[in-house]
Amino acid sequence: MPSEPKLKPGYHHGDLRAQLISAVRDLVETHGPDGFSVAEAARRAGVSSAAPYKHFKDRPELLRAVVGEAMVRLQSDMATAASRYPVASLESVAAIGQAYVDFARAQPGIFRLMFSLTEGHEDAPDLLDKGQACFSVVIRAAAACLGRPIDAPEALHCAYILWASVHGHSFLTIDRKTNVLSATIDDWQFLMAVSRAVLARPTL
Amino acid sequence: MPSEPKLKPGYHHGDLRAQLISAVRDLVETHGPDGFSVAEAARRAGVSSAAPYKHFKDRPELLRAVVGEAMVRLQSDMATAASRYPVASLESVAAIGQAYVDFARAQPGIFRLMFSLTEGHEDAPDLLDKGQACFSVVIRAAAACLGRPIDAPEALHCAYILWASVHGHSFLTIDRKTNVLSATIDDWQFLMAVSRAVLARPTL
DNA sequence: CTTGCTAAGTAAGCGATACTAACTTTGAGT
DNA sequence: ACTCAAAGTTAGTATCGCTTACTTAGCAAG
Repeated sequence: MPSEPKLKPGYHHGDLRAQLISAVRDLVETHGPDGFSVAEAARRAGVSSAAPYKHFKDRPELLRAVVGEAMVRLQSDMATAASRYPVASLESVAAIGQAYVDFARAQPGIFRLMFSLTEGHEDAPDLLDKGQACFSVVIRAAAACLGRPIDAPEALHCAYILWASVHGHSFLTIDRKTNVLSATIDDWQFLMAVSRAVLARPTL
Repeated sequence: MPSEPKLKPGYHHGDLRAQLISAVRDLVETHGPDGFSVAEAARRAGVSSAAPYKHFKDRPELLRAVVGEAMVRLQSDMATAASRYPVASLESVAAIGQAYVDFARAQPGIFRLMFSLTEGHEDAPDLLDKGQACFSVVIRAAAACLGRPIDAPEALHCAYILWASVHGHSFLTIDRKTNVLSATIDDWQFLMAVSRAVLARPTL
């Protein structure tokens, strides 16, 4: 356990908000996206079941905080993955996709949460921003590959197709739908195939 | 309301199981995938809150029944969509995808449920079968396009890429992630592009 | 140092939920 | 006509989300 602050074990331990988020993260991963409760998170943080409501208006707001934090991590993962390959290379695009799939596989609970939140919490503006930030990583890489400016509609369109494909693959993977197939799907092969199909000039 | 049986309004109305499933379907669509309760479903069916447990072991089992029924509908939708185009045509493949997207858009709640059930209810064998049945519609169409037998690994692989792309697009659509993009994505254009990329022999 | 204010905790309680247990009604088969 | 099981019922438990009212702790001003 890397540096759990836990400064003050007294009445105010000053760290509750962060500890709640971390507790929820654990619970979501171990008991599924709906397998957590505010009460259980509070229990794990060692506080009463009413304490969380001093930091979060309600259950959804706590969830949103967890998701927001996860989106930042995802964006960071994707960006660093891309940076390991030359700009404008198909590999850099595939690497972004690989980071996406890896994230989903490593943290399927939170990954699911990120995309089941949309209904109800219609537009939490900070979440929209963080989502945009993630997508813009893809747009940048795609535009570079195409040799177009990042605001070219063509780049946007290609980036969307890439995103949809990788997103679908990620979900099917964590849903174990790939087990249905006798043949396993190799991530990198899939990602390079899609990147090529979408971004490469026709064979040449 | 098309032919609600409601044969017997007495103690045993003999239709409860079906009515519960239908009630849950409504609730899931109107209040989101988690916005339903066994109690509310029972209330809508006009029975006590304990009655459902005579037909379903627990909440998850009720959910599984709803999802199973939905999967049958989805498979049927896809098959009839494909049948409207010549066998081995790209259009028939795109039409299957269109049916998939339409289903997701028309019933996003149940669509989400279908793919959030996997964790916990690990392997409900009938659900696996129904899922397989859906996927085999895609495999058949893809194999026909490729001119290969339906058990060719190549057909399976192509079908998977198609599925992943369409699945991803469907989810991003109902998540309103497409609103983030200024440019709207046209389903059919997307579907034909993907089908061509995956199935068409290089250019000609 | 004391005084007070506020952020952050507690305990207690409400209404709703998932589910169980024990009882009752109904209808179908012999 | 009798039996018995299927399919309802009521009543009850434990948990959860959330609110209310109270308490504690730390900080800032006089």
